[in-house]
Amino acid sequence: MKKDNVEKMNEPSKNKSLDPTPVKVSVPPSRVKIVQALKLLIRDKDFNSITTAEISRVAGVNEALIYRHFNDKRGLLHAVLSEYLNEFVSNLMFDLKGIKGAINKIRKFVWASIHYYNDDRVFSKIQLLEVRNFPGYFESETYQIVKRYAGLLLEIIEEGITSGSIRDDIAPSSIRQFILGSIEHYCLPAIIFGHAIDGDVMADNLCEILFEGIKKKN
Amino acid sequence: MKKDNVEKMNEPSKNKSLDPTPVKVSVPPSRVKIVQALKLLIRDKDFNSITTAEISRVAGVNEALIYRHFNDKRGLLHAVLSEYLNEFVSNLMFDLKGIKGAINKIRKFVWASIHYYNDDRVFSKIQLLEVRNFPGYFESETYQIVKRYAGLLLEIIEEGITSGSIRDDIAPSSIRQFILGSIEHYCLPAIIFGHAIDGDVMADNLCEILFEGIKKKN
DNA sequence: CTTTTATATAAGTAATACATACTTACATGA
DNA sequence: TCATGTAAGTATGTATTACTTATATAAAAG
Repeated sequence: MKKDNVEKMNEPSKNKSLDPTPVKVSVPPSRVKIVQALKLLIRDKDFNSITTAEISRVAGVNEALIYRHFNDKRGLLHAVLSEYLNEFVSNLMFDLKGIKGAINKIRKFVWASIHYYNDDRVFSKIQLLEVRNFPGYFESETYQIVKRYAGLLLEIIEEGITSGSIRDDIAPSSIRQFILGSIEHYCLPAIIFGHAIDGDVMADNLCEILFEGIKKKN
Repeated sequence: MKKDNVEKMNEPSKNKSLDPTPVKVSVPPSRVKIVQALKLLIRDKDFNSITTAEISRVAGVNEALIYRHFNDKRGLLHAVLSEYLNEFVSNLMFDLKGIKGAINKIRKFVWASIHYYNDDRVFSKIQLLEVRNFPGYFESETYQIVKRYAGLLLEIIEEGITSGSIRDDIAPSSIRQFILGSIEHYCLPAIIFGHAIDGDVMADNLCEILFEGIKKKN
């Protein structure tokens, strides 16, 4: 009954005055341990092959806590993805602020997306390989963040059409799907086979094709 | 012990003389029943939520036969996908035969791919959503067929670069990823949300962007 | 007629995701 | 100082899962 009170003191109540948010909800240590355990495990295994017993063992917490904090195994996956997505989309929105012109904005959008996929393979694995097969995902909170991301691109395309820099004979949503698809497929082999890639070159290539097409110019 | 001998007679050994292939390996009726059961179930559920008990129940065969014929549950999925892929790639290779010029071939390639994804949603669901998350897939026989499909496109692109109809300042493999990605992402929303789409329009749009880019021409 | 081989089945098993009942820690307010 | 409410954590249990094994049958082969 007294051997475990050492571990409980490693997270003192220091989040009072220095926090940017005034009322910080204290996140339980077990919760962050579980999240980190999944992030670690998903590096080399697919989500389905990872067991809840394994997650709790690596996290060093009781298995039932997964269900306390995340309701079910899939909820944990979605929570992890949400974290990534929120950071990514927030940064992207900020990065786009100073840029003028739809074409330039799209270039930035492509560049940032490729780099984010490339820099964090755990994020890309979850986003591109592990959530879409589960129908419930598209009713989840997490998917709403993806819609914000896709909506961002759609607005830029519409702006470009209005200002005359983007062709108006193809539906904006089609152009968007086109761009999102090529971004993802550009990164996919590297993610699946664990290659290192040069995000700058990839973004340049992709934008070249996107803005000029693949036909040889005369 | 005698109530089930009725079902056993519904597949007589008629595949002897009329077959195009001289030596046709007789496929056991239970095998095709299992395949059909999975095809039926995967229409509304993700592969993971489908149980082997469910498959065998719908197929009307014993559960152990899944393992006799396909080794494991994933093997069944791969076998089903292989069937589709073989048919698709064979047809595609045939369809490309009469066409001259890399650009025209790519147009056909895009058109055929979109239509195949669109016409059989079971195939597209498996191919785009259910196999890639499993690492073992990329060592499977099934994936080799996909490589033939992707190799086909790569050859066309290289032919186009050699003949001067496709730009030579971007790696062929990059162009290929670009095209494959846009094809898939074009179809993805329809597959996920069950929309009906117009494959002709989609192929036209995609080729337009592909060959001319999204910038407005002056 | 016997042996072999492929097809089928019933009855398991270990492991899985998840549930339940319970305890401990801690904050708040009288 | 005590009572109360709430969140964090745990031990143990359970139905279901993918997969296995031993055995039966029926047709083909010898």
